Amino acid sequence: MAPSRIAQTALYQEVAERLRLRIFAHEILPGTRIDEQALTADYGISRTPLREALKVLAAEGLVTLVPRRGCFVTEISEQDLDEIFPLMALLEGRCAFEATRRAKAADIADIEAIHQQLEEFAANRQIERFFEANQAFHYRVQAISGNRWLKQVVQDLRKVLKLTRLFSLSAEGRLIQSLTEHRALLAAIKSGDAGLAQTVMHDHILAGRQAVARTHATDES
Amino acid sequence: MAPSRIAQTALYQEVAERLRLRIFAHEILPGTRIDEQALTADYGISRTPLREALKVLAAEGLVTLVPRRGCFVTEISEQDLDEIFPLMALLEGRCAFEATRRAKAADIADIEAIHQQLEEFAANRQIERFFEANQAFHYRVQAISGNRWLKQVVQDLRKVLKLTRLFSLSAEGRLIQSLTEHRALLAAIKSGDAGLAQTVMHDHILAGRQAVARTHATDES
DNA sequence: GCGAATAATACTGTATCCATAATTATGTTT
DNA sequence: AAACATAATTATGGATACAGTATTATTCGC
Repeated sequence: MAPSRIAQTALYQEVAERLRLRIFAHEILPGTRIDEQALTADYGISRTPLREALKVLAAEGLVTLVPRRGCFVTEISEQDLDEIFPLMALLEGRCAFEATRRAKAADIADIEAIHQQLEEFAANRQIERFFEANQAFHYRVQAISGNRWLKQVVQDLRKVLKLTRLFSLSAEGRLIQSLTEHRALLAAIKSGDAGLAQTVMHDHILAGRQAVARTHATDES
Repeated sequence: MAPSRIAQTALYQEVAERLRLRIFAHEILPGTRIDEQALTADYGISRTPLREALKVLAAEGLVTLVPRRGCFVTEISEQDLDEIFPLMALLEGRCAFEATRRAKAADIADIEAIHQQLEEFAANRQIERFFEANQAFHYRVQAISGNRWLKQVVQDLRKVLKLTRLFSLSAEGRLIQSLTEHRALLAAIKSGDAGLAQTVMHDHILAGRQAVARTHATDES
């Protein structure tokens, strides 16, 4: 059997991914209307795959489809943040709990390597890369937890959080604190204390909410 | 501002809903391929809105889109159930917790009325209606919890659970036990003991997993 | 001059059409 | 007779065309 290439991605998937990146990069701001015709001209495609891509993004909550009115990038309110962060704290706490119980030696080595990157990027004040390594760390913990559905839900919610411009901005002022929390998290996982890992992760996420709130206050003034 | 008719549903939404109902009714079994052309002929529509509807269902996890191969109703494995139920227990537990803290007198009256229906349908062995009232009860608790995102996540996961034929089958043998658990749940919420409500709901969901497992065992033999 | 109504324009929603890839059937060869 | 290869048919993916509605602009009336 020839190693058939596994599921060549369809055009609408590529378009969805490109739009995701543009939305996450805040190139298209929340509240903005997405002009189908303009995008088809921009990407050099027809409206069919674009519209299908928008349906996918709508299901993810990144855009809102208003019948006969068009497609708008979802706006996240302060209340949404107050609802999503505690939920994320609950879910990622569970991830940490399960990951701690299931982690093999190789898994520990993995997240330790990622944590080492965090230490370096923090020391060198490489905020962007720190942000990425941070995501990789959380992603890895979710994977180790071994619950596909838990991972999926967490990642979907994280996508929504990334809509907030303040979310990425807030990372900067929180670099040292975040690093400290990650040290405690890694220690908890390595010690095998699942309950502790859960608590540390939970509080780590909630601290993220506080940082966004502070950034918001600074931003407004 | 005239009371503009609020978002007349687009055709793809109606089609998505009709397909959802057919899938939940196990009229289209998991693993089955969905023939686009046959459905367009059946519904008397063109392929465009149907394809958009399928993208939506795919995002919900009800169907799986394989590029160049077609669309298949998602098959849920035993492992999926082992992953989803504990997650639901965690989330619905949180719903019960928050709902207990936030419930006003009118909310209590609401769920008490729904519970009363449960009692009646159980007494009359009206399984189908019991199943519906049960859903309404959980739905109401989620609404009272006041967290839109929590509610959304729980409802998305429940949709996936409804793919399982055993899920509805298992309800029958569990009628009495389920009713007993609901009595305890209602009592906990009315007493205002959020922690207790959380625990009771958590265990109630996990008991549902056990029932599915038992049904599965019976089904196999 | 301002407001309301009507017309024109533009964009969303749906249908049809074409191309490409996958599957199935038939024929040939071993 | 069975297996493999090739050809034909069918269905999916993408593009284009058409219809209906919403928005905006212009004109008419007050």
